[in-house]
Amino acid sequence: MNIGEVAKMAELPIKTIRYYEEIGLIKPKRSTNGYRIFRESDVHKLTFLGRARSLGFSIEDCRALLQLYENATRSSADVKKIAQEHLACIEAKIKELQAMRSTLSHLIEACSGDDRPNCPILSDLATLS
Amino acid sequence: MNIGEVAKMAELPIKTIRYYEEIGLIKPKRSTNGYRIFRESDVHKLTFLGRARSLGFSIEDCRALLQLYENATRSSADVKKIAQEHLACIEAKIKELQAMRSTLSHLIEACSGDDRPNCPILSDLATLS
DNA sequence: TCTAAAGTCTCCACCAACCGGAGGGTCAAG
DNA sequence: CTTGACCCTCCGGTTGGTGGAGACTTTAGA
Repeated sequence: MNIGEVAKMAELPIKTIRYYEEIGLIKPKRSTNGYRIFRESDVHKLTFLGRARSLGFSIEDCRALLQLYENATRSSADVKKIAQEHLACIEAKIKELQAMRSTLSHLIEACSGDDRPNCPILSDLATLS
Repeated sequence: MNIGEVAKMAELPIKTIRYYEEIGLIKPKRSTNGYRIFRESDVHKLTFLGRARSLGFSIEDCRALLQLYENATRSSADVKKIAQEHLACIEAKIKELQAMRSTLSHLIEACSGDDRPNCPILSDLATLS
Protein backbone atom coordinates (compact mmCIF):
# COMPACT_ATOMS: atom_id res chain seq x y z
CA MET A 1 0.00 0.00 0.00
CA ASN A 2 1.06 3.58 -0.65
CA ILE A 3 0.94 6.29 1.94
CA GLY A 4 -2.30 7.87 0.71
CA GLU A 5 -4.29 4.70 1.08
CA VAL A 6 -2.81 4.03 4.51
CA ALA A 7 -3.60 7.57 5.59
CA LYS A 8 -7.27 6.96 4.80
CA MET A 9 -7.34 3.63 6.57
CA ALA A 10 -5.60 4.84 9.71
CA GLU A 11 -7.35 8.21 9.57
CA LEU A 12 -4.09 10.09 9.90
CA PRO A 13 -2.60 12.90 7.80
CA ILE A 14 0.09 11.83 5.36
CA LYS A 15 2.49 14.28 6.97
CA THR A 16 1.99 12.66 10.32
CA ILE A 17 2.75 9.22 8.95
CA ARG A 18 5.97 10.44 7.40
CA TYR A 19 6.82 12.07 10.70
CA TYR A 20 6.19 8.83 12.58
CA GLU A 21 8.58 7.09 10.26
CA GLU A 22 11.16 9.81 10.77
CA ILE A 23 11.09 9.35 14.53
CA GLY A 24 11.21 5.58 14.21
CA LEU A 25 7.70 4.58 15.25
CA ILE A 26 7.14 2.70 12.01
CA LYS A 27 9.57 1.37 9.45
CA PRO A 28 7.84 0.91 6.10
CA LYS A 29 9.83 -0.62 3.24
CA ARG A 30 10.60 1.31 0.08
CA SER A 31 9.71 0.52 -3.49
CA THR A 32 12.32 0.99 -6.24
CA ASN A 33 10.75 4.34 -7.09
CA GLY A 34 11.31 5.53 -3.53
CA TYR A 35 7.67 5.29 -2.49
CA ARG A 36 6.97 3.92 0.98
CA ILE A 37 5.29 0.51 1.01
CA PHE A 38 3.11 -0.26 4.01
CA ARG A 39 2.01 -3.67 5.22
CA GLU A 40 -1.09 -4.53 7.21
CA SER A 41 0.98 -4.47 10.38
CA ASP A 42 1.99 -0.88 9.68
CA VAL A 43 -1.64 0.09 9.35
CA HIS A 44 -2.35 -1.58 12.67
CA LYS A 45 0.47 0.31 14.31
CA LEU A 46 -0.66 3.61 12.84
CA THR A 47 -4.20 2.99 13.98
CA PHE A 48 -2.87 2.20 17.41
CA LEU A 49 -0.81 5.40 17.43
CA GLY A 50 -3.71 7.52 16.30
CA ARG A 51 -5.92 6.18 19.03
CA ALA A 52 -3.26 6.53 21.70
CA ARG A 53 -2.52 10.10 20.64
CA SER A 54 -6.23 10.92 20.71
CA LEU A 55 -6.23 9.80 24.33
CA GLY A 56 -3.47 12.30 24.94
CA PHE A 57 -0.52 9.95 25.33
CA SER A 58 2.78 11.59 24.45
CA ILE A 59 4.82 10.28 21.56
CA GLU A 60 7.25 8.69 23.99
CA ASP A 61 4.39 6.99 25.82
CA CYS A 62 3.15 5.81 22.45
CA ARG A 63 6.55 4.40 21.65
CA ALA A 64 6.54 2.44 24.89
CA LEU A 65 2.95 1.30 24.44
CA LEU A 66 3.68 0.20 20.91
CA GLN A 67 6.58 -1.92 22.10
CA LEU A 68 4.34 -3.56 24.69
CA TYR A 69 1.66 -4.03 22.04
CA GLU A 70 4.14 -5.92 19.91
CA ASN A 71 5.61 -7.90 22.75
CA ALA A 72 3.66 -11.12 23.34
CA THR A 73 5.35 -11.70 26.70
CA ARG A 74 4.47 -8.30 28.15
CA SER A 75 2.90 -7.78 31.55
CA SER A 76 -0.36 -5.89 31.59
CA ALA A 77 0.98 -4.20 34.71
CA ASP A 78 3.48 -2.28 32.57
CA VAL A 79 0.72 -1.01 30.34
CA LYS A 80 -1.46 -0.11 33.27
CA LYS A 81 1.33 1.86 34.89
CA ILE A 82 1.80 4.06 31.84
CA ALA A 83 -1.93 4.61 31.58
CA GLN A 84 -2.26 5.48 35.26
CA GLU A 85 0.54 8.00 35.12
CA HIS A 86 -1.02 9.58 32.07
CA LEU A 87 -4.39 9.67 33.79
CA ALA A 88 -2.82 11.51 36.69
CA CYS A 89 -1.42 14.10 34.26
CA ILE A 90 -4.82 14.52 32.69
CA GLU A 91 -6.46 15.00 36.05
CA ALA A 92 -3.88 17.59 37.02
CA LYS A 93 -4.52 19.48 33.80
CA ILE A 94 -8.25 19.36 34.37
CA LYS A 95 -7.81 20.82 37.85
CA GLU A 96 -5.59 23.57 36.49
CA LEU A 97 -8.08 24.46 33.78
CA GLN A 98 -10.98 24.38 36.20
CA ALA A 99 -9.15 26.84 38.42
CA MET A 100 -8.64 29.11 35.42
CA ARG A 101 -12.27 28.74 34.45
CA SER A 102 -13.41 29.61 37.94
CA THR A 103 -11.32 32.76 38.17
CA LEU A 104 -12.10 33.82 34.65
CA SER A 105 -15.83 33.32 34.85
CA HIS A 106 -16.01 35.33 38.06
CA LEU A 107 -14.12 38.15 36.43
CA ILE A 108 -16.32 38.04 33.37
CA GLU A 109 -19.43 38.17 35.49
CA ALA A 110 -18.10 41.21 37.31
CA CYS A 111 -17.36 43.05 34.08
CA SER A 112 -20.15 45.20 32.74
CA GLY A 113 -18.90 44.84 29.17
CA ASP A 114 -20.01 48.25 28.01
CA ASP A 115 -18.18 51.17 26.42
CA ARG A 116 -16.74 52.51 29.66
CA PRO A 117 -13.07 51.84 30.49
CA ASN A 118 -13.66 50.58 34.02
CA CYS A 119 -12.90 46.87 34.02
CA PRO A 120 -12.46 44.39 36.89
CA ILE A 121 -10.76 41.93 34.55
CA LEU A 122 -7.91 44.31 33.86
CA SER A 123 -7.78 45.34 37.51
CA ASP A 124 -7.33 41.73 38.52
CA LEU A 125 -4.67 41.08 35.92
CA ALA A 126 -2.69 44.03 37.20
CA THR A 127 -2.49 42.43 40.65
CA LEU A 128 0.16 39.94 41.67
CA SER A 129 -1.51 36.64 42.44
CA MET B 1 16.14 48.64 37.96
CA ASN B 2 18.13 45.80 36.43
CA ILE B 3 16.53 42.67 35.10
CA GLY B 4 17.30 40.50 38.12
CA GLU B 5 15.46 42.76 40.51
CA VAL B 6 12.51 43.07 38.16
CA ALA B 7 12.38 39.31 37.77
CA LYS B 8 11.95 38.94 41.52
CA MET B 9 9.31 41.63 41.70
CA ALA B 10 7.26 40.33 38.81
CA GLU B 11 7.93 36.70 39.75
CA LEU B 12 9.06 35.85 36.26
CA PRO B 13 12.25 34.16 35.01
CA ILE B 14 14.84 36.50 33.56
CA LYS B 15 14.77 34.59 30.30
CA THR B 16 11.06 35.16 30.00
CA ILE B 17 11.44 38.89 30.50
CA ARG B 18 14.07 39.07 27.78
CA TYR B 19 11.77 37.05 25.56
CA TYR B 20 8.90 39.44 26.20
CA GLU B 21 11.12 42.31 25.15
CA GLU B 22 12.15 40.41 22.03
CA ILE B 23 8.54 39.98 20.95
CA GLY B 24 7.76 43.60 21.75
CA LEU B 25 5.59 43.29 24.83
CA ILE B 26 7.84 45.57 26.83
CA LYS B 27 10.42 48.11 25.72
CA PRO B 28 12.89 48.79 28.53
CA LYS B 29 15.55 51.45 27.99
CA ARG B 30 19.23 50.61 27.92
CA SER B 31 22.04 51.85 30.09
CA THR B 32 25.39 52.83 28.53
CA ASN B 33 26.77 49.44 29.51
CA GLY B 34 24.02 47.71 27.56
CA TYR B 35 22.03 46.60 30.60
CA ARG B 36 18.27 46.90 30.39
CA ILE B 37 16.75 49.53 32.65
CA PHE B 38 13.20 48.94 33.82
CA ARG B 39 10.77 51.49 35.16
CA GLU B 40 7.87 50.93 37.52
CA SER B 41 5.54 50.80 34.55
CA ASP B 42 7.54 47.90 33.08
CA VAL B 43 7.19 45.99 36.33
CA HIS B 44 3.45 46.60 36.22
CA LYS B 45 3.26 45.31 32.68
CA LEU B 46 5.29 42.24 33.50
CA THR B 47 3.14 41.51 36.50
CA PHE B 48 0.12 41.89 34.30
CA LEU B 49 1.58 39.52 31.73
CA GLY B 50 2.49 36.92 34.32
CA ARG B 51 -1.01 36.94 35.73
CA ALA B 52 -2.66 36.81 32.30
CA ARG B 53 -0.41 33.93 31.22
CA SER B 54 -1.23 32.07 34.43
CA LEU B 55 -4.89 32.34 33.44
CA GLY B 56 -3.97 30.69 30.17
CA PHE B 57 -4.22 33.66 27.83
CA SER B 58 -2.07 33.30 24.75
CA ILE B 59 0.72 35.75 24.12
CA GLU B 60 -1.33 37.42 21.41
CA ASP B 61 -4.26 37.76 23.79
CA CYS B 62 -1.85 39.22 26.32
CA ARG B 63 -0.63 41.71 23.77
CA ALA B 64 -4.20 42.83 23.10
CA LEU B 65 -5.08 42.94 26.80
CA LEU B 66 -1.97 44.95 27.56
CA GLN B 67 -2.92 47.51 24.93
CA LEU B 68 -6.36 47.80 26.47
CA TYR B 69 -4.79 48.03 29.91
CA GLU B 70 -2.75 51.00 28.77
CA ASN B 71 -5.54 52.66 26.88
CA ALA B 72 -7.52 54.92 29.17
CA THR B 73 -10.34 55.24 26.63
CA ARG B 74 -10.90 51.50 26.19
CA SER B 75 -14.29 49.85 26.38
CA SER B 76 -14.62 47.12 28.96
CA ALA B 77 -16.64 45.27 26.30
CA ASP B 78 -13.45 44.67 24.33
CA VAL B 79 -11.76 43.16 27.34
CA LYS B 80 -14.76 41.04 28.16
CA LYS B 81 -14.91 39.70 24.64
CA ILE B 82 -11.33 38.44 24.75
CA ALA B 83 -11.93 36.89 28.15
CA GLN B 84 -15.13 35.19 27.03
CA GLU B 85 -13.50 33.69 23.98
CA HIS B 86 -10.67 32.41 26.09
CA LEU B 87 -13.11 30.98 28.60
CA ALA B 88 -14.81 29.10 25.78
CA CYS B 89 -11.43 27.62 24.76
CA ILE B 90 -10.77 26.56 28.32
CA GLU B 91 -14.16 24.93 28.60
CA ALA B 92 -13.59 23.06 25.35
CA LYS B 93 -10.26 21.81 26.62
CA ILE B 94 -11.80 20.70 29.87
CA LYS B 95 -14.44 18.73 27.99
CA GLU B 96 -11.81 17.11 25.83
CA LEU B 97 -9.72 16.14 28.83
CA GLN B 98 -12.75 14.83 30.68
CA ALA B 99 -13.57 12.59 27.74
CA MET B 100 -10.02 11.27 27.79
CA ARG B 101 -10.21 10.75 31.52
CA SER B 102 -13.45 8.87 31.21
CA THR B 103 -12.19 6.49 28.54
CA LEU B 104 -8.85 6.04 30.21
CA SER B 105 -10.18 5.35 33.66
CA HIS B 106 -12.57 2.74 32.34
CA LEU B 107 -9.74 1.02 30.52
CA ILE B 108 -7.54 1.12 33.59
CA GLU B 109 -10.29 -0.38 35.71
CA ALA B 110 -10.70 -3.20 33.24
CA CYS B 111 -6.99 -4.02 33.23
CA SER B 112 -5.88 -6.56 35.79
CA GLY B 113 -2.38 -5.09 35.92
CA ASP B 114 -0.60 -8.35 36.60
CA ASP B 115 2.21 -10.19 34.83
CA ARG B 116 0.03 -11.68 32.13
CA PRO B 117 0.04 -10.17 28.64
CA ASN B 118 -3.72 -9.91 28.26
CA CYS B 119 -4.62 -6.23 28.36
CA PRO B 120 -7.87 -4.42 27.53
CA ILE B 121 -6.01 -1.13 27.28
CA LEU B 122 -3.91 -2.35 24.38
CA SER B 123 -6.92 -4.04 22.82
CA ASP B 124 -8.78 -0.78 22.84
CA LEU B 125 -5.89 1.19 21.42
CA ALA B 126 -5.66 -1.25 18.54
CA THR B 127 -9.25 -0.44 17.56
CA LEU B 128 -10.22 2.45 15.31
CA SER B 129 -12.32 4.85 17.32
C1' DT C 1 44.34 47.22 44.20
C1' DC C 2 43.40 42.93 42.67
C1' DT C 3 40.50 39.13 42.26
C1' DA C 4 36.57 36.28 42.42
C1' DA C 5 31.77 35.95 42.25
C1' DA C 6 27.60 37.44 40.66
C1' DG C 7 25.09 39.75 37.28
C1' DT C 8 24.30 40.92 32.56
C1' DC C 9 24.70 40.70 27.50
C1' DT C 10 23.95 38.30 22.71
C1' DC C 11 23.39 34.43 19.95
C1' DC C 12 22.29 29.80 18.90
C1' DA C 13 20.05 25.54 19.63
C1' DC C 14 16.33 22.85 21.43
C1' DC C 15 11.56 21.03 23.23
C1' DA C 16 6.50 18.73 21.23
C1' DA C 17 4.14 17.23 17.47
C1' DC C 18 3.53 18.19 13.76
C1' DC C 19 1.91 21.53 9.21
C1' DG C 20 2.71 24.07 4.88
C1' DG C 21 5.04 24.84 0.83
C1' DA C 22 8.74 24.63 -2.74
C1' DG C 23 10.65 22.03 -6.19
C1' DG C 24 10.92 17.88 -8.33
C1' DG C 25 10.04 12.80 -9.74
C1' DT C 26 6.27 9.06 -10.89
C1' DC C 27 2.21 6.91 -12.41
C1' DA C 28 -2.39 6.05 -14.57
C1' DA C 29 -6.01 7.61 -17.68
C1' DG C 30 -7.73 9.62 -21.82
C1' DC D 1 1.54 12.65 -24.92
C1' DT D 2 -0.13 15.25 -21.70
C1' DT D 3 -2.58 16.22 -17.60
C1' DG D 4 -3.55 15.55 -13.00
C1' DA D 5 -3.08 12.98 -8.98
C1' DC D 6 0.38 10.96 -6.18
C1' DC D 7 4.70 10.68 -4.14
C1' DC D 8 9.42 12.28 -2.63
C1' DT D 9 12.83 15.34 0.25
C1' DC D 10 14.10 19.43 2.44
C1' DC D 11 13.34 23.66 4.83
C1' DG D 12 10.94 26.73 7.78
C1' DG D 13 7.37 27.87 10.97
C1' DT D 14 4.29 27.09 14.91
C1' DT D 15 3.92 28.28 20.88
C1' DG D 16 6.23 29.93 24.75
C1' DG D 17 9.73 29.75 26.26
C1' DT D 18 14.53 27.14 28.38
C1' DG D 19 19.51 26.00 28.40
C1' DG D 20 24.09 26.93 27.49
C1' DA D 21 28.37 29.16 25.47
C1' DG D 22 31.31 32.90 25.50
C1' DA D 23 32.10 37.52 26.69
C1' DC D 24 31.61 41.76 29.33
C1' DT D 25 30.50 44.59 33.78
C1' DT D 26 29.84 45.36 38.37
C1' DT D 27 30.42 44.60 43.17
C1' DA D 28 32.29 42.83 47.47
C1' DG D 29 36.03 41.24 50.05
C1' DA D 30 41.11 40.47 51.19
